[in-house]
Amino acid sequence: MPEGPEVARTVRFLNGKLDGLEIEKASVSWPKTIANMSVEEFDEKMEHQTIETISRYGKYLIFHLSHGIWICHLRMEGRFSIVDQLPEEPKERKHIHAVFKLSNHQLLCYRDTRKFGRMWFYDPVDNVHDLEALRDLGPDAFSDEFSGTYLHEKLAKRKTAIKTLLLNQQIVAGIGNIYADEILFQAGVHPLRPGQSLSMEECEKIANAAHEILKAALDKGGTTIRSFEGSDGHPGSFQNQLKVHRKENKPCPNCEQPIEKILVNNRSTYLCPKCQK
DNA sequence: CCTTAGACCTGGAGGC
DNA sequence: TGCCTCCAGGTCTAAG
Repeated sequence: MPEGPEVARTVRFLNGKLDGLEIEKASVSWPKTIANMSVEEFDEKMEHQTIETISRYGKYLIFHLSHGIWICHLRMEGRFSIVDQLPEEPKERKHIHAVFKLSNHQLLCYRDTRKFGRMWFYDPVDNVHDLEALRDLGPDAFSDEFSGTYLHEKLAKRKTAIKTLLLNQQIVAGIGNIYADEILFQAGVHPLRPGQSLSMEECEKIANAAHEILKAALDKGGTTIRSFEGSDGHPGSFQNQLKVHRKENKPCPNCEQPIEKILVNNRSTYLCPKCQK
């Protein structure tokens, strides 16, 4: 589901609602959700933790707790909501795989239709980037560290398609399938170009496009194509600004050429064959 | 190292 | 209505 902007929006919302609250009880019902220990151990570790603040790196949510670190990756469909009580209808309840009872008597619910999302608990550390869940990530796509110079150096020996490389979280963290298409369109770079074939100038265009598009998407509350909505229950609206993603056969906003759909590394990829060289 | 296919999951959409 | 196939904001693994 979410890429950097959607996760950033989730963090923004949760921070205002959860900081300072204690988790009185945790109950995870889909064991695979917890990536680095048993659910029993996780539930116990989470109990009586106070949520100090929530941050984000790439597509990961980082809950800074009074006695530990809780990390979540929503993958395709994970989402959080805060409710006064669990829904009555079984259909609504079916996809809630974790419930956290809060000290203000509300419930933090985690739902995840496809059950791909993952969570980690760690005891306190000095630097969260030493943690196994985060340590291999590249610079965050929103950051200045993700620059043309950085990208150019990183792509130097890579023959892999640039689209695939932008989706590689070890190179840059926070870009997913939708924004990769939009970024490459804005930069005028064909998604199949081998990484090592990109000039410094093209790398700069890509980094600049990434910064602009991700920020614009965050300002619009993210992209809602199918399942994503913020924890406040409202959809984002950046889908209305998409220029190529899921626009197969629609005219290119620059040149009217029909947008093409191809597969790159088994992911649907949309591009303008005339504007992207 | 690189690429590719398959796995993990479920449900919505479209074809017949 | 029902059945079937394909598809989905992600990532990991095995195999060639």
